[in-house]
Amino acid sequence: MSLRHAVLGLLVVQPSTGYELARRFDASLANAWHASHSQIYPELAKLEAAGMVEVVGEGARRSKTWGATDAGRRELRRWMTEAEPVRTQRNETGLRWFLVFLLEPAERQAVLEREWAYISAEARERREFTAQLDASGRGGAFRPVLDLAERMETVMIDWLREQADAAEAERP
Amino acid sequence: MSLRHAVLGLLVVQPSTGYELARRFDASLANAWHASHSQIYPELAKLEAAGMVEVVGEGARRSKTWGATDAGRRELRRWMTEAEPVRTQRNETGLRWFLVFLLEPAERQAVLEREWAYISAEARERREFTAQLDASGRGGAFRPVLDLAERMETVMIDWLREQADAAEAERP
DNA sequence: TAACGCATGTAATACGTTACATGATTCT
DNA sequence: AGAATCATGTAACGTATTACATGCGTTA
Repeated sequence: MSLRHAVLGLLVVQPSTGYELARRFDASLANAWHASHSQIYPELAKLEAAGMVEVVGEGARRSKTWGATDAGRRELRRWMTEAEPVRTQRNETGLRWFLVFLLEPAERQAVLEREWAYISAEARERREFTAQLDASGRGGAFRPVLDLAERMETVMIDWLREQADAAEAERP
Repeated sequence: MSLRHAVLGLLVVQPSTGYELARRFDASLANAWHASHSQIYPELAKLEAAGMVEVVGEGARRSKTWGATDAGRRELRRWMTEAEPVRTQRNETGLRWFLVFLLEPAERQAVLEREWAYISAEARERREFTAQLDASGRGGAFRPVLDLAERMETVMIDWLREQADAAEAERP
């Protein structure tokens, strides 16, 4: 049940409305977790009932800003330090990359080029995001995670380029 | 609906029983997709009804070996070349690594050391698997994917080591 | 004033996990 | 003979997606 801990974690980093959480899932947490608003609002209600989040402000359009309570922080800490990590993943991109070697060279090349373009664009966005964060002085704690993302992207981009070139060379 | 394509893909690589598929999901596909037998058997039944897989052999303990039909291969190819990739991921490990920077240095170090040990062990197993495959001459098409896994593991292991050391240095 | 983006919620359906259930074959 | 592993299936429950529904505030 990681949705709970993802929400709790995002709220510890920064109090947000449910709507903002939905966007933050796709921004900072895009390659770790995803949740849409129809899942977030009920989860916030459950977390409130469990005393782990609370409304810390109300704004325009009857919006509520949520923050984590001490109980919520304790639960998040317990989960990170004591709970057995669940290692099962679901990553359609990884599945495609595994299976792309079943395709003929021409089609394989096309798919690999598309993936290369996608990851390159993602890396570009991430670099902009990092630059913004650094400029605003709020880089802080999450700088290491962005650095990891950069290194992984570099590996993926290089690999996709190599495999696309190899597929091209194989074409009859 | 990627379970369908994961099953189809595994069966194109190698015809298998439902039981074998469950193990192959956790072996070759562990960091891309997971499915347990209670999901696999019904999916095989649906794929058979759709004419995409067929029984290609029966063995001991009333086991059935399934293989992909031409229609199944076509559907897999269509999915890879034409279907819009779904990029949403769910990766609890990634979520933990993102949130670990909320912890105090001592606890953070402990979590990072545990993760380092886990990924190192995973890398060791993958290397053994690769060596076996190479020795049996069946390395072939999937060698590139194993190479990508190796590079990613290297990046993760180095990063975890650096962050664990940094956390240790921060301890009061 | 119309369109767009912010903001919150629920309902129906699909997907995934855990638990239950059974039986065959191999190994000790 | 008993335990372990192979092998297949279903049922109940929990999680996630898609579709439906509504209203506020800003901007063109």
